[in-house]
Amino acid sequence: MDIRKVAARAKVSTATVSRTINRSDAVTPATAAKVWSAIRALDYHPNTHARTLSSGKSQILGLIISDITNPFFPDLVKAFETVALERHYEVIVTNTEYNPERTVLCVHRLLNRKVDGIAIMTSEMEPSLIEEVQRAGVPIVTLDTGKAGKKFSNIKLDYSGGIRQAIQHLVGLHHDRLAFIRGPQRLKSAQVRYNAYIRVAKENALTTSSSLIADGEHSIEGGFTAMLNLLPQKPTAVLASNDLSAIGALHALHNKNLHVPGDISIVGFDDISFSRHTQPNLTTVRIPRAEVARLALEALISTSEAEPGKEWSVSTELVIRMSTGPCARSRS
Amino acid sequence: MDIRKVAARAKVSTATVSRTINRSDAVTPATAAKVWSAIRALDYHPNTHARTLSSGKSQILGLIISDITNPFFPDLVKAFETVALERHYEVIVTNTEYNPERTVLCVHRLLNRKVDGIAIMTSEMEPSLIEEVQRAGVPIVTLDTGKAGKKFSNIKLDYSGGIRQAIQHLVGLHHDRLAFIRGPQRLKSAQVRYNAYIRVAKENALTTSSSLIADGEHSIEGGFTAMLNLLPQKPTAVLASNDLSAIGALHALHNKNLHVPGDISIVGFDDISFSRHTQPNLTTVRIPRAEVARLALEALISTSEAEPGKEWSVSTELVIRMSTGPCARSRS
DNA sequence: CTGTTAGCGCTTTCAG
DNA sequence: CTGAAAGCGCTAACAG
Repeated sequence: MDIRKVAARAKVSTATVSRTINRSDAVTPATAAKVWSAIRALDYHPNTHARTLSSGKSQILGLIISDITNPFFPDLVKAFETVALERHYEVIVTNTEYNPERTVLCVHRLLNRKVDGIAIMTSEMEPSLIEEVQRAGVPIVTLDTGKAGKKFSNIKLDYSGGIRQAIQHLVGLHHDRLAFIRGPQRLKSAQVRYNAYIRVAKENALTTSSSLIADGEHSIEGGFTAMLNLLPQKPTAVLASNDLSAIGALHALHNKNLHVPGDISIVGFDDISFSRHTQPNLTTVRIPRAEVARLALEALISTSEAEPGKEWSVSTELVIRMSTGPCARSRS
Repeated sequence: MDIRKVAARAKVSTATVSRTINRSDAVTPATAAKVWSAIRALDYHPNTHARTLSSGKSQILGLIISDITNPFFPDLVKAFETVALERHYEVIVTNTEYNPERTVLCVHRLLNRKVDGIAIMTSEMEPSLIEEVQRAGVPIVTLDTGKAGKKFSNIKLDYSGGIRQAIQHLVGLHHDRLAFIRGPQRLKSAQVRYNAYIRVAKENALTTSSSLIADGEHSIEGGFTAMLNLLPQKPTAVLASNDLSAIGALHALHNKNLHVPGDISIVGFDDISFSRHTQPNLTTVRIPRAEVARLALEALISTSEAEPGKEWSVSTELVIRMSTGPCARSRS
């Protein structure tokens, strides 16, 4: 079942069938109709590989993430796929597992597959890799990495803004001893958040003493331990670098019979779907992942030879739920 | 940069290059060495589409799941991809969103891409679709759907066994009023669990009065409401059709100031990663998703023209954590 | 063991 | 507006 059979049945050339399928306007409605009915009669489906081989475009997009089991990613992936599907693109998702070597491998595999674009949604990414993709002439979009350039778009997340929203919320509730649970500093996404915390805390004349900073490894267990370590410092509120560590902190406080937000307030970061189901529900800074996905896809398929990549900016949103309240100390 | 350039540089024919790449043993180590060095010198990467076109095999596997944002799936997907990567396969994941029409679309897209196999890890699946894939000659593996046949393997999950483990655990703790939170009965996976509960409860001479059965929609919110509805019936323990609804039940009890497992025991199903982090940690029936993924992949790539698909069986494992304890009533 | 050659199924000039 | 024909890059007989 190939294009020739269709051509034969419709009594036209294969070229005409091809044009019809690709909706070229250089085909008379009448002939197009003949072709379509032949296509339907034979239940013909074009061979995508032959198509790719001869046209050079695969209609496949690559999506590189760190780890699908990290609750940050499923929403992103789902949104990306949904939009891609609408645009008739297939998606190949690959996990780097935060491993640079594996990242290189992922990119090469995608390049071999002649993908029409690569979205790199992990910040652990060597600049040299980006260059390689650019050399291959494949559009690329990244999250917080480098400056947009030829066929290279970048989506900037406003972490500082998010941290600022969180801190101002807390300051508004009269908190004055604010602790921070960091993520792994080998990860850029964690560094950026930490730096933002330092900067904004200082802006607000809050102490950023190192005793108020603990490492939470961006995990529930890590957040749990970090909170325990922070407790002797008597913070009135804790800001966590991501929701998982905030959830760990919540557990630690629960175990110590401390009440949230009565005794201490907690703010997370990311707004993973679970954060609306913690006890109490977590106040957190939302990263609009569906929007990021949509922008990434848009950036990829709108990148043409002519215009260079763009720099997009996405802002966060503070979601106030039940884990924050007035400062206990100031009330007393 | 194509195979011809490599052939030219290595002073051999393109056929030899092809053979070398495909590790045919019909190539002298000496010539192979020449070829490899040419390949390296030119940084040559074979065009996968040309390869697919001429060989008929794409080295791509399709993985169909219901919804990547359902915490059941990420582990499964990750394991599948990891194993696929080892075997040099690419994976295209598609979400059906529990929608039969969309499922048909997913399958067609995969078929168009000439995938070398399709793993359908959602039970919402019309038998006619399976037949279609079989007609296309593409290996297929499903989860709890139909009987294995030509190029068609099936992985059976022992839900009854899992439910039995849970119920016997509870009976061993002297529970005698066991409630069940069902999943949406339009989903086969939920029906199967419900039926197993009915059967095994009867085996154990437990009442299965409809007042002890509530609908939890397989979600946290649903589990919450279901638990509230169940409360007047004074169950001593509750078995939920999945972990999400068990977590909802946990929240409801917390809200009502009831202690788990002091006042009531809760058992979930699936063992999603979050269930080890609830308060208290959830006792649940684990579905070994990584093993399922591994088997699925194995089934797909071992399916040859010669031997028919196989029927695999995977058993569950009861993970006893902190949400179950001796029956309060029998203690008093 | 290696080379020649005919496709795989489609797109895309180039003519007409 | 439509057709003929030349590839796209690789694999797999078939010879030798």
